[in-house]
Order: sequence, then structure tokens, then C-alpha cells
Amino acid sequence: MEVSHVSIRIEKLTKELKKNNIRLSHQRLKVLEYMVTHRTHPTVDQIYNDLQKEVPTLSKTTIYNTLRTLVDANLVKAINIEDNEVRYDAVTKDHGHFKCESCGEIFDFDVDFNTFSTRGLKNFNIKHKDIYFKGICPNCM
Amino acid sequence: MEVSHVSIRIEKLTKELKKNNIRLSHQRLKVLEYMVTHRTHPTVDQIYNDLQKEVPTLSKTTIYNTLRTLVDANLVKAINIEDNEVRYDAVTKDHGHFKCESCGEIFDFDVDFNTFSTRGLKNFNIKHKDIYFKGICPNCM
DNA sequence: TTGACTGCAAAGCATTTGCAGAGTA
DNA sequence: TACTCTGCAAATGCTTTGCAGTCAA
Repeated sequence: MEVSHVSIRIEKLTKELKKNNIRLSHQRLKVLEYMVTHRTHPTVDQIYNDLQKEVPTLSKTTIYNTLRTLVDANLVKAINIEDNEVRYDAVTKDHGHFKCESCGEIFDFDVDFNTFSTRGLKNFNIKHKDIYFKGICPNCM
Repeated sequence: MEVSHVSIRIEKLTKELKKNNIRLSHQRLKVLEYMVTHRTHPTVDQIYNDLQKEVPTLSKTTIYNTLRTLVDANLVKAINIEDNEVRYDAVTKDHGHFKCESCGEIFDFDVDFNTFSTRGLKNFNIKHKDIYFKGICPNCM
């Protein structure tokens, strides 16, 4: 992703934060910046280990707090593709996640939610849609 | 679900267990029976609390062990619709799960995986498909 | 009989909570 | 200034592990 796009993205996000009355602390901006520049669906631990190099005083508690804030504000999505770890994604639109059971990498894929028949949910108010696939990626085959 | 269906279901499952060289212990059969008769997508805790009435010596460790065995044998599926709890489902075929954010109930729904375009996964070997929706169910609206 | 299973107790680990001090607006 | 946020330490709670006794085959 180009640097200019990243800065535009972050600008948008900080506006969203202001709109939600969330203070723009140094730590929050760093986490946000990390989420936008690293599209690797990181865990709290990965964010923590990477950001600590830049911001040595940063605590895991703050990352947990920040991510909850961002998830509540719908700026970040939690990915529960595995039952023993939560990953995070700075999503903009609906898409699916594929996890390779060999290398562990998570891939995004487009999902056409319109061609998607959901019989049995006629009178349901659907707010969140998560699609998780697992298997083997082309690189590991 | 009719009793006759349940017993047929359990008979099938015990055959599967034998095929996988999994011993038919009293505890495992009880957990299996519970999973087949209670289609409520229970957590370990719910299974434990309910079964303890019948089998007072049953331990949570055994339930964890049993569920892992059943999941590994593809007789039961783990549901990670929420990041702070794992639920289990005695599945037979692919389907989606909808969780009501108001009452917490989980509903099954049919998914036609054929009408489901997955651009970007052309060379991927897809082994598992999980679809999780959240929102408000008709009863809560 | 023998290898697998159960269940207790303890360990492990991700996440949350309480709270004093620091920082944002 | 006033209120929120940070980050340490401790608590919490789910899940796993070690292991001695028990059980299925």
C-alpha cells in the first residue's frame, strides 16, 4: 500500500475517532497506524512486540484497551477464525478470511453477499457477517 | 427430535468412534448422547453442569478431552462465533450459525455453498467453511 | 493383561480489572 | 482544570498438563 494512501486512511480514521469522542493519544495513533500499514491480521502479541521497538513504554493493556475501543467504533474487526487466538483487521468492507493450516497465513477474499442465499433467515436482522475458511494455500501445495 | 432418530444417530456415531479406534467409555457416550439430544450449541460449562446431574463424578477435563477427540474425528464441530467462548455442534452437514445479540441464542441456517462465489480462492484447497452471522432474531424484534 | 481413559490438582496463558499517575482537550 | 487514558500489578477464568488409579477390550 502506498504511503499516501496510508496517510489518507489514517486521516479518515482519526476523524472517525474524533466523531466518537475518542481521544487521539500517542499510543492509539500508533496502534491505528500499525493496523493500517500491516494488513497481516495481527494478534495483540504481534502488535505489542512490533510496536514496542518504537514505543518502549507501550503496554499490552493499552493495546487491549485500544483495540476494544476501535472494535466498538467499528473501525477494526476481531477475527475469531481460531479458538485460541483473536486477530484484528482494519477492515473497510465485507470480505472473507482464509487461514492456511500449513503456514498459518490469513488471506482475504471477496465474497458476493448478494449471490448468497440465506434461507431460514427471512425475519432476522443481520448486522455482522463473518466468513472463515480453512485449508491449504497455493504456496503450501 | 424423535427418540428413534437419536438412537439411530448415536449408533452411527459409535460406529464412527470404533472406526477411529476411540474407546466407548461411559463418559464419552454420555457426552455424545448429550450433543445429539441437545442441539443448543452448548459450551463446555453447559455440558458439564447438565451432565453432572446424571454422572456426578464426571470432570470437566474429560469433557475437554472428549470434545477434542470428537472434533478431531470430525463428529463434532467447534463454533467460534464469539471470541470469549467456544461452543460445540454435532453437525452432519455444512450450515451457517446466527447468534442473536439480544437473547444469545444460536440459530442454524442453510447455506447454499454452490451459489456462493469465492473469487480469489481459485487455487486454494478449502477444507473447512464457517459462516457466522450476528444480529437480532425475530423473537427479540 | 495392557494400553487408553478419567479426574484431581496444579500449571499455563490470554484477557480483564483496580488504581495511581500522566496526558489530552 | 477536568476528565480520560496509560500502564503496572494482581486477579480472573478458560484450557491444558502431569500423573496415579481405573477401565475398556
